[in-house]
Formats: sequence, structure tokens, C-alpha cells
Amino acid sequence: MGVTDDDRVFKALADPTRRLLLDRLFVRDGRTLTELESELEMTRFGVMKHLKLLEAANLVVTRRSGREKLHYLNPVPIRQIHDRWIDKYTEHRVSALLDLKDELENA
Amino acid sequence: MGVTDDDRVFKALADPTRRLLLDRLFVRDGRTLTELESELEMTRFGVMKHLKLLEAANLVVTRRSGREKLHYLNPVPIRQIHDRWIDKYTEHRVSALLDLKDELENA
DNA sequence: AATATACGTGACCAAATGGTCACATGTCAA
DNA sequence: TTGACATGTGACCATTTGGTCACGTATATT
Repeated sequence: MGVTDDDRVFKALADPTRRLLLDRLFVRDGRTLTELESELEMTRFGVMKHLKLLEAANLVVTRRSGREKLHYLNPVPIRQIHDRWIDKYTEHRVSALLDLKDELENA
Repeated sequence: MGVTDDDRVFKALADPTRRLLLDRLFVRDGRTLTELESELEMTRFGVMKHLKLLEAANLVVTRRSGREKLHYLNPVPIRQIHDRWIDKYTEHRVSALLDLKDELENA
């Protein structure tokens, strides 16, 4: 059977290395494969496979510049996950709760 | 090596059957294993394994009532995924974009 | 007490996944 | 144009994962 869009997104997020890549791009995006590779304990091929899956899931979008390929974080699929299981009413309660938790931990 | 909390969450979300279970609980929770099983094309054992993983990830919380075990959706880990990669500023832009998309599709 | 109901465990196996390597193409610089 | 750099492909293999089954425990019902 065909693979759905959301299947690609959740599968992409299931791996810790790929989440770390998103974390790195969240701090600053527009990075190349080589730059990202240098921060990970893995060969270039492993990192490339991971980036390919993130791109296929549309969690990362890319732009070519000469021989380099620049990677950017795309927040849209993440927000769609949120909206799937949190309605407007619940969102208000939960985000207030987590804000409070954050306040207490940094006090 | 130790399995982290977020690892459990993302792994739990990676399977389409488990996402379907969350969808069912989003519509109405407090369901038993037997009720959930009756809606899926799978044996009770498969569904039980999936629910166990969802519970270990804290995406589902349970309450016992006699010989039944009732399952409830917990939105907190979902919101935490959101907050990991979407800051307040981006949230505003992205949710506005998705609201517009929704408007256009239902027009 | 006897029977049915609801949930639970461990073993087992096919399929999917994560990571590496040999090899290859395209781009920049001297 | 020669060599270095950046990215890309397909094969390969160890590990993890999804699903089923034989068997077992606890609670309800008659």
C-alpha cells in the first residue's frame, strides 16, 4: 500500500539522530550536509540518509547553491501534528499548564 | 543505553495503528481494550501491545475499573513536541497560515 | 462452584530500519 | 586541466519492530 504523508512525517521523527538534526536547524538553518555531519558521530552517508528522509517528509526544505545544498527547517508538519490531537479548548489549558511548569523549573 | 522519554513518545507515534488509536480516543476516550480492538483489523494481542507502548510514552493514561482498563488521551507530550521546534513568533505565523488553508479548502 | 469475560506475558518470526562502504557525478580553484 | 571538495546511489548486514499464538490471572455472572 501507498505511504501517506503523515506516515513519512512520523517515521522521520522516530529517530533520535533526525530529531537532533532538526534541533540543530532550529538553532540556525541554512546548513550544508558537510557542516551537519561534522557535529555528529556518524559517517556522511548516515547523515545523508537521515536528511533525505526529513526532506521527503517535508520537515526540511532545501535550496541548492553551486555544489552545496542548504537545509532549512519547515515547521508546518509539526503544527499539523499538534492540531490533530489538540483542539482549541484543550490547547489553552495545556499550554497554560506547561508554561507554569516552565516557570516553576526556572525559579 | 537508556531510552529517553521523548524517544518513547516519537517511537510510539511512528506506527499508523497507534495513531489511529489516538484518533479514536480523541473522538471519545475512556474506552476499554476490547472496545478498541473491535474497531481494528488485528488480534487483541496486537492492540494490547500498541496500547502498552502508548501508555509507556504517556500519550495514553489509564484507570482500572473492576476487570476493565479505561484508556484516556493525554495531550501534554503532543504539545511538548510542538514547543520543541516552534517558537512563539513562528507559531503565530504558521497557525495563521494553516487556518487560512483550512478556510480555503472548506469554501 | 462453574462459566464466561477482560486483561496480561513470553516466545516466536517476517519485515522494516539504521548504518557503513565501494563507487560515482557535479562544481570550484589553481 | 588537474585535483580537491560537496553531494549522490545501490548493495549489504545487524538490530529493531509489528503481529500472532499458547498459556495464564483476575473479575464478574448465574
